[in-house]
Amino acid sequence: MTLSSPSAAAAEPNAAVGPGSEVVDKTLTASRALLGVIARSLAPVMDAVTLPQFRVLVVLWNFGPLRMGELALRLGANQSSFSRFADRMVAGGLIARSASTENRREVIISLTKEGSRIYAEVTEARRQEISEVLSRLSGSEQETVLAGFEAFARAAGEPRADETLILGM
Amino acid sequence: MTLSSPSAAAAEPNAAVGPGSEVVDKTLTASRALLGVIARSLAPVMDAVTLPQFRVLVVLWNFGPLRMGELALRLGANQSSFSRFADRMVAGGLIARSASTENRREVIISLTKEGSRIYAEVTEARRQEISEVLSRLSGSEQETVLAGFEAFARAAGEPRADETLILGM
DNA sequence: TGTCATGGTTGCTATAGTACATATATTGCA
DNA sequence: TGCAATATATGTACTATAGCAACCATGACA
Repeated sequence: MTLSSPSAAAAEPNAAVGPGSEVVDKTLTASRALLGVIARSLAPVMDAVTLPQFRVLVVLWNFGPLRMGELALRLGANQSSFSRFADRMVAGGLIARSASTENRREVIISLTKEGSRIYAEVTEARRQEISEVLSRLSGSEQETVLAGFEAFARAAGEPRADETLILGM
Repeated sequence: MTLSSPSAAAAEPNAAVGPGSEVVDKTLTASRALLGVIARSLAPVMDAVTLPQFRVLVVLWNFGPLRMGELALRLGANQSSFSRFADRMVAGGLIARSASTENRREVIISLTKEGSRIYAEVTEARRQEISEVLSRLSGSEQETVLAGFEAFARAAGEPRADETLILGM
């Protein structure tokens, strides 16, 4: 059974997609492959940073320095839990506490050089690995991948931050 | 810059793919989307099972009942650590210990009904969610996704079990 | 039968993460 | 000034994961 005999697709786009269909299977397979890519990109830094800690690096990279409470909120963590969590990351040289200039009770958390380096290392490894995988494909196949991923990402939308948090990412 | 001007692609398929190219970007975006799907499928069971524990369910589902040592090996865990890890899962009703019929020192671990149910629940949710995402696309777009994911999965290959382990999956 | 190998458990220890309640410092405002 | 609100840190406690070493039970084999 093909997914879209042109006529059927035009009449009812969704009819052919069910939890057991071929596209779903292929998507699941590809998602395993991508999970592998993500995992491999993370592996080299896992001795310096835990998964939940890496997530902090991601958030700080994307939003810049944040107050403790703000950061805890974004990570869905209890403030008091996060304080000690931060202790460990400071001890590990990944983040730094600094006093806010405008309000002396606030504590600003920012990435250290080392924290940034680790984030960049993972991102770079991920890009490297993906480009290596893609280089095994011909130019037209790469076009195919591009179009497919583009369509899927558009339909799926960006995951909410608190969702990927479940995976520690 | 397009990835494959037909002539260039024919001459040197890999030339256009670099860590900064558009396909790589789209792939990363799609991988985030898929991560979201995976995370959401896991969320409902996270009160009954931890991520490392879920991985045990996956292994047992795929390989069937295994000896303690064999299972520990596949999970990259220390045997003694795994023994207590198993204690918790037994207490949680997810797996069962049973004596081997042929060798009285061996202990066989198998999925309980509840363990199987949880695994199935996650898998089903994942398929459901993917099919829901895909249903937002037209039939021809679904074809595009199918082709793209198929090509990518083929180029990437299945991840090694010990790799996805990093993510607790 | 004695010895060694194999499979698993237990004692001990350590770390990460998490939460609740409480303490402390600071700020804003009446 | 004094009190309430805000921002963070600490006391305490619990769970999950993890490793090493020692230990017990069983099996294999000389």
